[in-house]
Amino acid sequence: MAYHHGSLKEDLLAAAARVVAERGPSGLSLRELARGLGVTHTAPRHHFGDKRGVLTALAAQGHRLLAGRLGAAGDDFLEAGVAYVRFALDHPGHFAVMFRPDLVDDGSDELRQARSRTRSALLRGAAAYVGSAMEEGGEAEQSTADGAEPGVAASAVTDAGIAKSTKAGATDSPAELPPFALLAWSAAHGMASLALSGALSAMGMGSTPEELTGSARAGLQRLTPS
Amino acid sequence: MAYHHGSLKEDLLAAAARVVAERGPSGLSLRELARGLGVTHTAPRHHFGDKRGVLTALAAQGHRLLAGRLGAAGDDFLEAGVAYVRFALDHPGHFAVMFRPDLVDDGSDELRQARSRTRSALLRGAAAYVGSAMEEGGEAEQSTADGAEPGVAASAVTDAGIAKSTKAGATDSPAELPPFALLAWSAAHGMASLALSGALSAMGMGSTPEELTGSARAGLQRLTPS
DNA sequence: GGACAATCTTACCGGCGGTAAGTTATCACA
DNA sequence: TGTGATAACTTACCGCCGGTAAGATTGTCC
Repeated sequence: MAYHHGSLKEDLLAAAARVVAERGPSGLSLRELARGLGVTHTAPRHHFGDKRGVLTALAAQGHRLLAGRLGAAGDDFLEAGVAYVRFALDHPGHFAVMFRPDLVDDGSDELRQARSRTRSALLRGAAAYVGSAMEEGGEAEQSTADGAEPGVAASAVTDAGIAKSTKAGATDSPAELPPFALLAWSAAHGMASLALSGALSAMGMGSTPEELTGSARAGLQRLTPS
Repeated sequence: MAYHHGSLKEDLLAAAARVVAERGPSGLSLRELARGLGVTHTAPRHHFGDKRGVLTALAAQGHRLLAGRLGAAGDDFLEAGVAYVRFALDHPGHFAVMFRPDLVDDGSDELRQARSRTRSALLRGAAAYVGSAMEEGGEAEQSTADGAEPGVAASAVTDAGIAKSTKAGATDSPAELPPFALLAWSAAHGMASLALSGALSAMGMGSTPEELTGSARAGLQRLTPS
């Protein structure tokens, strides 16, 4: 048993993902995590600072993974939605923190960059669907490895060049999803959330991956022009 | 300062709703709650058992409120969706626990009954939208007061009589929302969740009540047959 | 006025997140 | 080769939390 663990950071993150998937972000105990890896409870501090830091890293990792999947769906709006739901079911631990700014260090550069990728992928899908999407130039990206699952090209989406039409010349004019696209994102997000939280089961509705992706496909189809 | 507080249970619930709205379910401290009301930290135990009990009561109260609002929307599918989002924005503390079976005592009769009302309201909306919805007979209701906000008739929805078409004669055959209705529910739920968690702002998208209800209306419209 | 139940208190436990200060291994560089 | 800076981890401590056990106070009902 070496004094240096060797891959503590990665192991902590992986263990955290597992625990969060099972018991939620609030069920995560840094001490328990550390115990499980045979180190004392202050060891994680060196790598992540505090609990918030662990969740932040988890969220960032999740965004890189999700962006990769959405990118793989290309311009197929419907498949992107299905991929979103599938991702949530495949990586519930990551998903549980990715859209929870309250649990996370919003100032983290790593997170901001990773989140920007997801954002671009979402906007790209919407832009491909209709011709009328807007886009900003902000938040430069940086391909820092570790993202993208095997078999999924990172495909750093270059999201420049789409019409930008914000009134006042504010520095960070937020791009807007057209309402239907926001609804589609919401639908995928809500379906995944309801399923993962067990709410669907509690309401007496089926929530197997097959049923869900099926419903997502069938429902999103309705948002697609004939 | 009387030995008996008088309305400790109600006050605890109200305070809990406030705290959960601000800091989430995991940010709720029974001790802090008790301190705020001038009682010791074991006083809540008598009324709610434990923290889970408080959240359970909160969820049940929320379901009664939501069912009331959905009922007020009547058979208007679109307005029910908008009402769902509005409810979440109006009662973020309740909403945060209502669809989180992991945080709650699922065996609670009060919760089961209250949740059944929401479920009926959702199914009713879907059934009204198309003629092809299914319904079960389970979970009797009981109008135990405290629900329904001022100005909203409780309207204990009698949800019998719709076609029931489940194969095996299992005792509790779950009714299914048609896929598009599940998607619509998911959309309303997802939009509310994303907005409340701050994810929309974090993604650089607007999330004022007006923008949200507007997007919900515009998006749901697309799910409505011309 | 006396039994009884409801309500609230004091006292205690282990676990958690977090901080401060010290120890040990590794690595860059003379 | 060795030595000094630095990264990685430990020990010791703090206050807060949720939860339990046992006791005190109050209201109710006969």
